[in-house]
Amino acid sequence: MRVNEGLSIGALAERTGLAVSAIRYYEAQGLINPWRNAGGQRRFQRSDLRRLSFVMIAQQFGFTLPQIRAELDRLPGGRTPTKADWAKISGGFRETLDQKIETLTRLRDSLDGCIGCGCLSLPNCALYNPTDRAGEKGPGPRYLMGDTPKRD
Amino acid sequence: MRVNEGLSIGALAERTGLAVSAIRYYEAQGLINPWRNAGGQRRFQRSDLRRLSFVMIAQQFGFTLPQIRAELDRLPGGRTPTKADWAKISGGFRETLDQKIETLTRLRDSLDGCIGCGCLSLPNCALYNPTDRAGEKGPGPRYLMGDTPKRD
DNA sequence: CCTTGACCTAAAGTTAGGTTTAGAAATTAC
DNA sequence: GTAATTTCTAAACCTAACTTTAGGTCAAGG
Repeated sequence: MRVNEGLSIGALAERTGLAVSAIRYYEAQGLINPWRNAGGQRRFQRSDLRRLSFVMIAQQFGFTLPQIRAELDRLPGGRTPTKADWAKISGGFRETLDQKIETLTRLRDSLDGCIGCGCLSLPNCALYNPTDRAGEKGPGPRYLMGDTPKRD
Repeated sequence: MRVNEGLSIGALAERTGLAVSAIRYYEAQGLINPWRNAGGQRRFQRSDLRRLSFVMIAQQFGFTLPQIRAELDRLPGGRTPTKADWAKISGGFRETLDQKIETLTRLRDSLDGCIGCGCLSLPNCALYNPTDRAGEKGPGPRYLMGDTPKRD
């Protein structure tokens, strides 16, 4: 294989640890855009290794593929992304991660205060309406841990 | 509806905010065990409200239904669970949550140090092999962010 | 040249966690 | 007593993120 012919899908799979089928799936989802060689086989740039690695990391952070695609679409189109380009788009992760951590921490502390102590009494419990799930399904808040606000 | 006849599935749905179909699904998964009235309709204990609330909270923490079922199976069989019973099984959550928070925090800090600074150089990056995903898919570690440990 | 392995496409299958649908029976409301 | 709800079961459908399968093509080694 000569220089500048690009990487085959198998080489990319071996380097990233992804399955070949996963890489094809990511192409179908618009996460990578390989070109084709004379025989119709996919050929990838070396920077696609980094692109796929970014996908893998972002998935561990709980991002969906469309969300990841949106981030990747912010990379420059005409040239190979630089370190600064990557640093820029990973900055958006930082905020999302901070939020996830904060939410989990709040829930954990609520658990300590509410279930952990055995009080189990809503609505003055912090687990009441803990996330944005409330309102998703019809009117009215969703009461947790088995008590309604008005005594019955 | 007289006392001690139990709650209908609709009443349970209204109280918890869950869909009726979801409650039936949870029964199929063994998370709750209602009895049937003369006409074959499900009837629930009041403590099932708390049981379902526990399910909802646990899901927000990222537990799967089988995992939640395993926790619920630790509740006493013959009697209505007490506050102490709930406090006991929620204690298991505490550890898992602590771990999740720690993992996320570590990943966030790694992101700062590795991508955030633009170094992008593995294998001395903390995002290298960041979770237990490594080893899942065949031999060898999975290298992230596009570099292999040996220079090529 | 021939074989083997890598690659191709399209479509179907998989898992989790449910929802929707259809037709029938039970319950409640008036 | 009748109408309107609610509930019942079984089976099909849904999304996300892939994998598997089937049937064929391309590329590399001897």
